[in-house]
Amino acid sequence: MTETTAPEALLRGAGLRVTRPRLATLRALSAMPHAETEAVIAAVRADLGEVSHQAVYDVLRALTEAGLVRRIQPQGSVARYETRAGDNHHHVVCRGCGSIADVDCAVGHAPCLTPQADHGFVVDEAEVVYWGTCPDCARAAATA
Amino acid sequence: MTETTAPEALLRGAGLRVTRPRLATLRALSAMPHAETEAVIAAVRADLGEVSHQAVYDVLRALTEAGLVRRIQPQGSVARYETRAGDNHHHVVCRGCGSIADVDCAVGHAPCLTPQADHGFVVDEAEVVYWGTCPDCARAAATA
DNA sequence: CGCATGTTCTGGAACGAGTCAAGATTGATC
DNA sequence: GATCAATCTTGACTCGTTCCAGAACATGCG
Repeated sequence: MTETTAPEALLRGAGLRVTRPRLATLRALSAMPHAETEAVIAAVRADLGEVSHQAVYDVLRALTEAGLVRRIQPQGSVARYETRAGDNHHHVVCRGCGSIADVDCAVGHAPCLTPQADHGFVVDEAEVVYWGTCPDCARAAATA
Repeated sequence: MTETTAPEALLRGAGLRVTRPRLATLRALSAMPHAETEAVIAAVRADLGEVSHQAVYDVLRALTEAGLVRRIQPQGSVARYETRAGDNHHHVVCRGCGSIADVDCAVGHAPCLTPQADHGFVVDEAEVVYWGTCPDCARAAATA
C-alpha cells in the first residue's frame, strides 16, 4: 500500500475501475519495463489464467490515456509500454537486439523543449531516442 | 546536372543501378519531404505509369540502406521518408494533423549524443522528435 | 443485502502496412 | 551486341492492431 504497489490507488485516482486484468497489467509492467504487448499479454495470463488479448490491448490503451503508462515504439519495433510516465526521461535502443534502457534527460530539465526554429509550432514535449549498441551486442561484435 | 537534380550521380555514387523507378522515387522525395510510403507510390506512378508497390518499397529500402534517404516514423504514423540524410536534423510533429517540419539540432552539433548515464551503451545517434501543435491546428483550436 | 446502470471483458473477424517468393525484365560490363 | 546479375512484377501472405456484438462484471443507491 506504499509506493511499490498501489495499483488500486493509481487506478482509482485516474478515475478508472479496479479490475483484475488492470491490476495484473500494472503489475506486469512494473516488473518488466519496456515490455512489448505480447509479453504483457503473456504475463497477465500467467498471473490470471485466460485473458483475451483484446482485454489487454484495451487496458493498455486506457492506462495510456490516463497517463499511468507510457507507450513507446522505436522504429522497427512493436509497441512497448513502461510505467515511468511523466518524468521526461528518454531511451537508448540497441540496434543489435532491440533492447531498451532508460536515460534521464541529457541536458537538465527539458532542454530539448526549445528547438532553434520552431516553424510556428507550439512544442509541448521533446522525445529523444538514442541509437547505439548495448554492452552485450558490443562484446559479441568485438569477439566476432 | 547540378545540385538540385543529380539523382543519377547520387545513385551511381552509392553503387546502385540507375533505374526509372529509383529516379522517380528520388524526384518524388525531393519534391515532397516527409512523404509517407503511399504518397511516394502515388507520385512515382504519376511519373512513370504503373509501378508495383513492391518496387517502391524495395527502392526505398535500398536508398535508405545506401544513406540517400532517411526513414522516419513518429509514433502513430506510418513510415515517412526524406532526402535530407546525414545532417543530424530533427523533426517537429503536430499532434493534430500529423504534419512534420524540419528543425536543426537544438544545442549545436550533436549535443544529444551524450546522455547522462548510458548504461554501457555505445551511442552513435540521437534522434529527437518534438511534439506540439502546428500553426494551423493551433489557430483552429483557438477559434473553436 | 439486492438491484439498476454503465463500463469492461470475450471471442471472432477485419484491416492495413509491410514482407516473401518466383519468374520476367532491365541496366551494366565486356 | 551478348551475357550476367541486379532489379521489377505479380500475387499471396504474415503480423500487429483494431473493430464489433454480446455476455459478464464492478459500482452506487435504496
